[in-house]
Amino acid sequence: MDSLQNLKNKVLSYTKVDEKPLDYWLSFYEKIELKKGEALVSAGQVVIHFYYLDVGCIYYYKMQDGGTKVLEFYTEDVFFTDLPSYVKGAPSKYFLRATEDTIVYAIKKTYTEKSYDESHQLERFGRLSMQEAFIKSYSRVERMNNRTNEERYLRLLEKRPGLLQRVPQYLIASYLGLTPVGLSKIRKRLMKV
Amino acid sequence: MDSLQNLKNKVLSYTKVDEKPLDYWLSFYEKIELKKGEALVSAGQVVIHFYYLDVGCIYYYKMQDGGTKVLEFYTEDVFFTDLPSYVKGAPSKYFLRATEDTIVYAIKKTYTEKSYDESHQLERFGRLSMQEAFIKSYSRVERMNNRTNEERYLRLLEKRPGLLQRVPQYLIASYLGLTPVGLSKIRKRLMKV
DNA sequence: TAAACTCATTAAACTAGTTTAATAAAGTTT
DNA sequence: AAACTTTATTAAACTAGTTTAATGAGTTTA
Repeated sequence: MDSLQNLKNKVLSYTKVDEKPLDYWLSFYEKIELKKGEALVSAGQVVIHFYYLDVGCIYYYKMQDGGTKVLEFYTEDVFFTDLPSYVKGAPSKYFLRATEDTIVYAIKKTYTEKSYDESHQLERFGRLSMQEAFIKSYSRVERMNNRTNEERYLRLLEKRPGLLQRVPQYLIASYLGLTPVGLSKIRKRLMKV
Repeated sequence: MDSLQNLKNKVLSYTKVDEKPLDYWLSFYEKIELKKGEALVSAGQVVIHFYYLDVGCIYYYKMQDGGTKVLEFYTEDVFFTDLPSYVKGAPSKYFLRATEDTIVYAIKKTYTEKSYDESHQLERFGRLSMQEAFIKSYSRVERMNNRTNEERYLRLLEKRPGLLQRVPQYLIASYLGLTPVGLSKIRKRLMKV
């Protein structure tokens, strides 16, 4: 059962879940190891797993106008998937790709649904983790409208130290809604101060 | 029990909930009538209700740099609250204000928590509604990074027809992350085509 | 070791927004 | 109806980004 302990602790940080249903649910997880540059999900696939990132880094992006548009970076100790595809069972429009050697644990939707059916506590965990994800996403919407790109870049440096060391700058630029040239200009401006 | 039927139907559109726990939960709702321009929530208050908008329109905004920054417009048949304050029990940083005469139904957090404790089905409704809110918020994040303001304005017109008729244009501008002048320029540009 | 890539920076011309201020139009109040 | 207030447009000067293309610096591959 390997390093599911991290995952187990993560669940328990949201709400109390009894040992039995939690271990039952955890028993369905499978370990996936990705090499740097490898894709976990590609556009066109139907996503039927929910993932937990244990070690490494994965970026969530789409291809648009011939370029990659990054939506998110997932690093240690987070849950993620392509939710639109996972929920609707429709082909994904996105990619999930490792920026470095990465270990994730994956569980099939059917097993999670079964576990939620059988455990009210696990269902609550599901609700609370979604709630947290929604609040984070919404605060990002707010910042995108009301902060300058420079402020958002500085905040990223502060909130996710080390990310710029792990991930190429042009992906950071895309995440911030900028071109590589635009981000480079901002960095230059900040140097001078 | 008035027009709780709309609210009831809304819940049932997410998942099956037995009559008994659902009616129990609905029994705690209180009707609130707001006049145009009236605030439902003001910054500094701790938000202890979850709301359902039955009739009218409410905008969710914050004061920043001396101006109003609009995050969202809530119209008929949606759930809403200031979630950060509601979840943490901390003073709100936001306002919720009616742009026209509005009717909302409100339920106290303690009653929802009690109902969720007693009904796994209601807890599931809570999870699924949060999931939906998250997906919507995330697709907005994506559009903010990858679409022009002109595209986002046109999409708003298409997705929420009538909103521009109900709400002053400078609030729409703020919602789109623009100044009133900027939005006016975009509209002028679109006229010419 | 050299060749080939990948990635970040720079420059130059351009564009879509900003700010400030003035004007016009519409809605409210007296 | 007149006066006042609120909202939308326009203009002019400005700014923070864009695009395209060239250069440089590290990495990886042969």
